[in-house]
Amino acid sequence: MPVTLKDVAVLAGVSRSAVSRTFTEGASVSNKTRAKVEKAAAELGYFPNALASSLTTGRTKLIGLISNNFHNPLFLEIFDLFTRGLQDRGLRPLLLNIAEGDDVRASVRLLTQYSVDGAILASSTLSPDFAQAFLQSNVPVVHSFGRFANAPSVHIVGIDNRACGRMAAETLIARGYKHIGFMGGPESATSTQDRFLGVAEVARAGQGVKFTHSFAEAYSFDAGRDEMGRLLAGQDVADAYFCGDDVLSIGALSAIRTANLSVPEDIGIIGLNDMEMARWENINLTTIHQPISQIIDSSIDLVVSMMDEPQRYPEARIFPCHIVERGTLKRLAS
Amino acid sequence: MPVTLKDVAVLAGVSRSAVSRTFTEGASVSNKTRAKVEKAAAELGYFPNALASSLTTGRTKLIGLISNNFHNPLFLEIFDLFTRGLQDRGLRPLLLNIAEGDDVRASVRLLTQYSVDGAILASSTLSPDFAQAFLQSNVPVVHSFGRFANAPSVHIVGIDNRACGRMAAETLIARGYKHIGFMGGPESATSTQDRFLGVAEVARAGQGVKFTHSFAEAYSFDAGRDEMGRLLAGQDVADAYFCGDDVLSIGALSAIRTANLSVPEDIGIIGLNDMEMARWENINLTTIHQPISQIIDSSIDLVVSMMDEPQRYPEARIFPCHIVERGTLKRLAS
DNA sequence: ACGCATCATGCAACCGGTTGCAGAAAATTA
DNA sequence: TAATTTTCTGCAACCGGTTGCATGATGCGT
Repeated sequence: MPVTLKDVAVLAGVSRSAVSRTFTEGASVSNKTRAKVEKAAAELGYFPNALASSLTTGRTKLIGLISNNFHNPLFLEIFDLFTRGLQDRGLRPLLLNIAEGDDVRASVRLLTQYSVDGAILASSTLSPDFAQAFLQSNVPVVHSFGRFANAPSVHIVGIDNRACGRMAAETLIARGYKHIGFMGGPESATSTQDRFLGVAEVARAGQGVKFTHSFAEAYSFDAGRDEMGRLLAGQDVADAYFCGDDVLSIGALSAIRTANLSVPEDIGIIGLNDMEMARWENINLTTIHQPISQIIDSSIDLVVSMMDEPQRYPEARIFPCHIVERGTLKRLAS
Repeated sequence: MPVTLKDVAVLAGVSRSAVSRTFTEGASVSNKTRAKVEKAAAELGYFPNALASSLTTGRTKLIGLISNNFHNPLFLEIFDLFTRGLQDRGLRPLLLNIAEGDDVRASVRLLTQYSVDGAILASSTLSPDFAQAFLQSNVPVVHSFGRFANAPSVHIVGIDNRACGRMAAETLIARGYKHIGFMGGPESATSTQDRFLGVAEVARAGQGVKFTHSFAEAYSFDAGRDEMGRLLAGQDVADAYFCGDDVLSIGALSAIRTANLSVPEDIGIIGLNDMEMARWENINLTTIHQPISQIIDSSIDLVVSMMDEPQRYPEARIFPCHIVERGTLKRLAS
């Protein structure tokens, strides 16, 4: 049913090669035949089949976009940027939604079966096994929002979570908070672990500063609300919390308001990500900005350059974060 | 580099056909050769190339998932359900992010170049031209969250927006509101138009009921907040508003609280969708539940059955909605 | 107008699979 | 055991393109 190369060749009265070449950048065709072919193609509504050509060229322009994070509104922003960024470069995102406990090998198999030109892991909570598995099957892979390491075995683009933890602790101490708490995301996530290390390092070194911590079950509103509810019901409530991320923070804020406490008077909250919702007036969250747009652009550029240079030496691209001042932390006493 | 059918055939000492057949459901192969092939395949780590086989079978198992809605958190839930639903049925979502003013034909071309087996339009704000364009190029297409019509030319799965509008108005009238307002989404969206027709119909027929309306620029928090800000600054504020959707409602709530008015005492709000955020305690939005999970399941089933039956007569699958009572509307005076 | 370099074109093989067909092997029946 | 049916198997053509190579056409210089 669909119109093929051959149909165009027949109508234009040229060989199939001629048709192929007029649709191939930089191939040698005379203006005369090109015109004939283009006329015939337009008449028939022909466009080359990307999959068929991939067979010989080895390029599908398909990029696997893999995530397990479909409950954090931040990821809608992330998917938006990724899909637009890929499309702008003529690439197509093949989306893979990984659920808890999914087999790593099955995912890799799936993407290799569709011969994707590359894969992007968009998650800070995905097991490092995933990246390793892709690496072993020679699919160019970059792990966006992955763990910063001095000697990464796979390309990483993201932030220094540990530095963010330190920044959060320093900020809280500077504001005069004496008992600072870390309410992390899932303990198994490397991002959580690193953020914890960062806050703990600074908070424990602080003069007359007390430090406590706990972990929520996921990076989600419900998990944040539940964990903060538990904390508030306990004995040892902190003056201010660094929450694992913004959506956790928003859950925590909900629990705090439900308990009839006020923010930032009774309890201060600082989040991480600076997602769109953080600036909604009824949330107005003080948070650490993560430059997702740069991270995503850089990830795409990296995966593109790996397509031409598969053995490229793995690098970690780390972007700086900064505090965004809003309403959930006491002001600097100055 | 990647291992092919031929490699397996050589190692197993059989013909390429034999290998192909062992990987084809229901093909005729003896247990003996199947065993030989499977052993060789396992040894080499072989899996058939889905794209190459699509060339002869005409099936790619690729489904275009098309949306223009990457700023409404509801769509993260929607993408989650779509991707999981497709994956469960062995299909792969090829995501297409349509921006304002993008060329319809370019989108169609893109998906036909990748010979997708079908396409799902997930949006209530996409121009109907899109569906028409897919239809004309013989790609099975279903429009999820599309406009209900008695004689649709393309498959529609969604809700009866007009009925929802009526339901909202009836609810507001029953609660004793005397001036009811409709704060719609973008006026160009068919969903907005229909919701408007519904509320207007009932509200204008109400005894002693006043009805006013206006439209926000988009289905987004900012648009809702801005539009409600404008309304509150004007002369003719309603007692209760039916907002175009939940995220608009949340924006509106923000504006109302900023103006130091209280909900539901000063102003009532009812949304539409029942997105996850609507049940967050600090939002607690009374809203009309749209059964997205059923809509999505049904959409996928429909596109799958169209793959086998391309000329299937277009149908509209409409799912009922219901009110979810939370905290942004006065209770029934009973 | 002639010789030569350059460009354009078609042929045919190939990418990684699938499948109709005919003959071989195995299973069934008598 | 022979005849007959059924199940397997390999060959070769095909899906929709691309590309190296040899040949033919064109343009250039003189």
